[in-house]
Amino acid sequence: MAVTIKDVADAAGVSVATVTRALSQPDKVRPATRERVRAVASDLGYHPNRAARGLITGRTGNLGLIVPDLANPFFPGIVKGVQARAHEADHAVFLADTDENPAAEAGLVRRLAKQVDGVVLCSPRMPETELRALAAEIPMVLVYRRIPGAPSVTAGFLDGMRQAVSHLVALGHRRIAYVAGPRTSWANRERVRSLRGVTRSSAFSRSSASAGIGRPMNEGAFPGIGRPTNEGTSPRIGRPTSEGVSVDVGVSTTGGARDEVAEIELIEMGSVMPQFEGGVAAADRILATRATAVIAYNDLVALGLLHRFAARGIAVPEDISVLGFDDIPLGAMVHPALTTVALPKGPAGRAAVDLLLTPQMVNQQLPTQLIVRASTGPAGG
Amino acid sequence: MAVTIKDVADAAGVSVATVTRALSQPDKVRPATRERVRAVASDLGYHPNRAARGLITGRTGNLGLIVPDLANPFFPGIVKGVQARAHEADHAVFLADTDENPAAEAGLVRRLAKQVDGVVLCSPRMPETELRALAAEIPMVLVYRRIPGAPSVTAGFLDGMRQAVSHLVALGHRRIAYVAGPRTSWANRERVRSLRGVTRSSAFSRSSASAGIGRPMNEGAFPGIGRPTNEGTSPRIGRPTSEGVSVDVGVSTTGGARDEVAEIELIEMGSVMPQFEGGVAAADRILATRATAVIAYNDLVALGLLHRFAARGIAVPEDISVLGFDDIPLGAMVHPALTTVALPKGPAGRAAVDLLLTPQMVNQQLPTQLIVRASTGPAGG
DNA sequence: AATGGCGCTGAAAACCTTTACATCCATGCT
DNA sequence: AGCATGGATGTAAAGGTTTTCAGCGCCATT
Repeated sequence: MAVTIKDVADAAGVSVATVTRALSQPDKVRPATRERVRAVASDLGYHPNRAARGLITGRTGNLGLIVPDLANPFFPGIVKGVQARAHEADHAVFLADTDENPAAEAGLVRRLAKQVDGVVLCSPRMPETELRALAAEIPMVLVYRRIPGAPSVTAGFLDGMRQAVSHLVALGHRRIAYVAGPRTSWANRERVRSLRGVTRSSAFSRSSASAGIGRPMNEGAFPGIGRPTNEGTSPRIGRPTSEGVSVDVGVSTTGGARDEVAEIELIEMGSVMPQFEGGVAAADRILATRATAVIAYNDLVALGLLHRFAARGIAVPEDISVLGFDDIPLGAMVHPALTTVALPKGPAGRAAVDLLLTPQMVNQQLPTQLIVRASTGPAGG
Repeated sequence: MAVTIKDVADAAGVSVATVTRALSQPDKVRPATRERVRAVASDLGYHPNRAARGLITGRTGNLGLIVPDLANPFFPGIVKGVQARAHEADHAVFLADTDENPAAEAGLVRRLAKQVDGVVLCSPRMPETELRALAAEIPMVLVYRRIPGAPSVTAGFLDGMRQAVSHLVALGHRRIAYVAGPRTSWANRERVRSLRGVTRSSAFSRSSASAGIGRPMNEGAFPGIGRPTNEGTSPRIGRPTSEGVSVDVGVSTTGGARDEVAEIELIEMGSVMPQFEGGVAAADRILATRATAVIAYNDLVALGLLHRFAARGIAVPEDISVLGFDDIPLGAMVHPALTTVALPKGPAGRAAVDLLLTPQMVNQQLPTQLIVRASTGPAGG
């Protein structure tokens, strides 16, 4: 059937041990013999049987990759990165899709675990405790999620958010809404945190040449909601506790303004599904807040906003500016093209594989980049 | 380390042979023993080592899946279908992406071949001779490509095209352009063939309540090109032979019209890359043909057309109707939402796996479905 | 000249499972 | 009662590789 190591050994007139050494530990065999063996091997088209090798070495040369939803255009980029790097390292990759079902994740990982040397887990939705247990069981690296006890690769959300807000502020926007993603999403929590950080940080104040600190939101628009409590590091006043229903809530971020040239009013919308439909559903509520700019949890949601705005005859960016996150290919295809904070995808995948191949308990943070296209423009344009 | 079959055997007080039989050939062992063994096995959390099993049985329980470009939103749907069915059958799937490089396909297949029981090859771009050789080497099923000698699953392009043209004709369109995909694409060839078939078939004539046969195209628009040769079954007059440069060419399909109520003038555009950019690039040329409707090779190209039309202030569908192929999710997100011929994706993937698991040399043809959305409207609207 | 050491190679064990074959026992038949 | 039959279980080989250990020849050292 297939050519085995014995065939090569016989043809080369050596033992199987010499063949395996000639191929995998070149320095342990005399150059003349080595070359002869190698010539014969490639001549016969010999490739080691990976199952047999795995049996003895305990390693498979395979990687597992788990994503929440391949249909979400954010993930294919990561998958391609993982694949490219894995192939370079002569590893094949198993792909599994959890269909956005957090309960399926752990099972899938454990199932794959026996056939791979490690798995990269993309944006896992499962609770942290469970995740940590899993990380202790088998080698794995997280992408776009960070927990203690597992290596991970993420991106500079804070910096990305800073670029985004800077951009909007520079265009004159002072009333900015944020459409939140799922509560269970680590990325969403990070974005919210970044957003709050940015609107308080002095770095931002400098970069935008203006202080970015709020005041109680427009009382007329939301009477009775959004009472400011000017204390604590995390001014999460009036944040809706029930999820899904998502009452619109105005949140004023307070802090020591360096100067009062500009004030940003931050409006957090309740969470939506991180998909197109979520954006469509949120669009009208956004309009009701009279925000002049909106930052969406991700591009898909932003696209939903764009769609609904177009349907209602709201001009983007003249009437309202829209900014997304991720930089999925579609963003450049729609009209107007979407301004977005680009998150590394291919590089993230590659980095994850590197971390798997040469294990080290680190969090690798990749850069983000604001991409200005047509969906953002001057306030009150 | 991991629990082996021997551990189970010892714990259950039987031999390893009995354990393996109890688990995989239940009827070959006494019920009492069988249950005892099974209890112990699940107690210890025993799972057979797949490498060892593969070594002896020659089968791996794995499938390979190769797609041209995961970033093309058409493919994730297929991938998900393959995965779902494979998991049901307790198979894991290796995914590989060729990055639209036809030369990489064969190598990838051969590489995967040794680790899988079979591979499903999605829209392969490689030449048929090479493909046939490959099919002889290892079990594989083709998706969206059909050759003699390999099982495949495709879709009813002819029927889909008939629905599409019927729809446009019913809306009053008589001058329809087709933007072709890559010459190497089987799907493109099929679509062209279907298009020609439809505009000639009496079935279509009936379904559209009008005959659909052309005449030489407008001389003014394309002086000197498109000379009609009214012979042969395949009237491919003036088809550009150089690929890529793609001179616009008018092709008139001739044939015996049943009645002269309606005539369709078919305009074939040179091939473009099957991506967004291809559509953008083709848009202006389409306009120059003064076609009232355009059928794009696929949705991505259609989206490119839409994009460029929007930029030029051409209203869709008022000024021109646009119809795509595939039904990718984005199609529903853009404005106006894209009318398209939906091709089965998940079902195609599932069918492919079935064909791999229970080999049979057939071509399975899945149904297509026209999805009318907002990008098509009455001619001369 | 003998010994130690070193570089190179070969023999064989080990990895874990499946399966062909052997063994054993009980049952039923003659 | 003895033997054939057949069902249940055990034994051992096989599958292809890596790795440990031993062996062999040769050079350098004493």
